[in-house]
This record gives sequence, C-alpha cells and structure tokens, in this order.
Amino acid sequence: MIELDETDRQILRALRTDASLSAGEIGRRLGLSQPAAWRRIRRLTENGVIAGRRLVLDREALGFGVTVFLGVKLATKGRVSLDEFERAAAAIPEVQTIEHVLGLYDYRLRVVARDLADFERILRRRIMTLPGAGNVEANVMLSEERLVGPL
Amino acid sequence: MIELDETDRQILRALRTDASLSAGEIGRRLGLSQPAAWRRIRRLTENGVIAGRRLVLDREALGFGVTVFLGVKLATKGRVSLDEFERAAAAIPEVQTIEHVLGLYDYRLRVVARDLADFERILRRRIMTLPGAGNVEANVMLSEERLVGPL
DNA sequence: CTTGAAAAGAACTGCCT
DNA sequence: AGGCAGTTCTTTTCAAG
Repeated sequence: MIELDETDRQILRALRTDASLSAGEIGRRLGLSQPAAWRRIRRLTENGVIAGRRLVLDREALGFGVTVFLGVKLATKGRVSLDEFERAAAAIPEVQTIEHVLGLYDYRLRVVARDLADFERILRRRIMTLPGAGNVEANVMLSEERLVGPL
Repeated sequence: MIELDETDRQILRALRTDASLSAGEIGRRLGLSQPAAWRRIRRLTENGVIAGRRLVLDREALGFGVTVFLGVKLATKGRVSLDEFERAAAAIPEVQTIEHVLGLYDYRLRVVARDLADFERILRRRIMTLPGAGNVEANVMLSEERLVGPL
C-alpha cells in the first residue's frame, strides 16, 4: 500500500472524473505550479496508483441499448473448469467484464446487446452453452450511476 | 445511433485501452495523418460516442483490498423510496457504483473496503440501514478481468 | 518546494487534392 | 474524406533559488 498525502488525493479526485485535464490545469486548481503537479502525477503513475487511462464510450450511441448483469453458478467446479469457463466467456464479444466471485454465484458477467431480442440470442446461443454453466440469473440494467468511491 | 466506419472503430479500440495515446500515434498505427486522426477523434467526442476519459486507479495500491458486489431487494418500492435509496446509497463513500436493475434485485452496488472486517462494518452500519433495504445478497470479488466489449 | 526557460511533442487551423 | 504546412499550446526536462 502506498501512502498518499491530501494533495495526491485531490489530484486523483480531479483526474478520475476527467483524465484529460492537463498538469497545468490541475496545478491551477490546487494552487501548485505546473511542474509540481506534473511530478506528482508521474509519481502516481510510476508507483502504480494510476493504473491507466480509459475512454468512456456511450454504449447507446454505439447501438447497444441493453446492459445485463448475469450471475452464473457453475455446475462443476474444478480448477480446469474455471479456466475453461473464463476463456470461453472472454471469447464472447458482447461480454464486457468477467468477475470471479465468492458467494451465491461463481461468476458475474456484464453483457451488452443491441436490444432484448439480441440479448436473448446471446443468452441462448452463447451464455447457456458456456462450459460448466449451471444456474444463470439475469438483471437488466435500468440506470446506472457511476460514482467515484473513496479516496 | 451513430454510424461509424471501420477506421472509427479501430480508433476507439486503440483508445479505450489507453486513452493517453496521441492523435499522431493513432494515425501512425492506422496509416492516417495526424490531423486526419485528430479530426475523427474530435468528431467522435462531439457526437457523444466518446463520453469521457477516466483514470483507472489501482484499488489495492490505495489500500482497498476487498471489493464486494451487493444485490439489494427493496422492501417497499414507490418512486419516492427509489430516489431516497439512491441518495442514501450515493452518500456512502465506499459505494463505487449504483445500478438500478430489473430482475431478482432492485439495485446492484459495488462496494470497496480495506478488508473484510472493514466491509462488515460498512455492511452493518451503512448498507443494512439504507432506507427501504430488504434482502441484501453479497458476492466477494476474487478476480476481475476487464474486457473491452463489442465494437 | 518554487520560478523561468528551453526543447519536444501534441493540438489545432487553413488550404489543397 | 485525406494530406501538408504552419501556428499555438501543453508537456517535459533542466537550471537555479
């Protein structure tokens, strides 16, 4: 675990909302010089606190109107079947994330589809046929609020 | 829905993995000039396909070793209680995302905590006391694979 | 830590095919 | 739509306090 001071936290708070902010702009907001802010950002990147910068795409604009969360309980669980399941799930283009979890389910999948008819096709042809897949439970996303989380 | 050609898709594929790539670098990879790539990126941003650029933070490096997915079924559901629930949930710092879903649950929450003891504190003190919260089901994240999804 | 300056690179503009 | 040339701005590094 890496120790951060309050200034580092403020930098991360600003950047996680908008990663396109320049070091100069960050510095202006926090009362730091441009090089000071830049050095801190570089340090946070080097020590791994900043793991990357990603584009946020508008799924609706891309024609994916439906997002579904799947909870999958495997029928048979050996180490081999976990790897097998993950590889097969990762090969489905509509699957956005694969989370291995402990609890009622074994895996949580985030799946996008053009519409519900498209989702049904994916569910029947791709998800239900995943190796080892037992019970599958689905929740259709109505709205999402992306918060930032603690810092 | 916005129509994209194959070049636009290639640009998005490159940027969604690493949003810090410059227009020039993108152009080099696709055999486009820097202004051509830049104009396409601007167009994608203006028409809303690119919704933003976000930092990816390493939660472990920040001292949050535990991520838990909660499925929450509300006890009473009126429009008022949905808003109330969302506002109260959003006020919990450890809550990273709030998804309103249709299915077995009403809400899915992504929660981070320093460790399991910390999570128990959050669950008992903050989650269980959310207005309208009925059944709460939890899945502890073991590992996560972030894929990109279709394009 | 700061300021200032300089070099490199990226962003942006206008004009051309 | 794309390319080329040029301008402006930011990033990045360095020197010095």
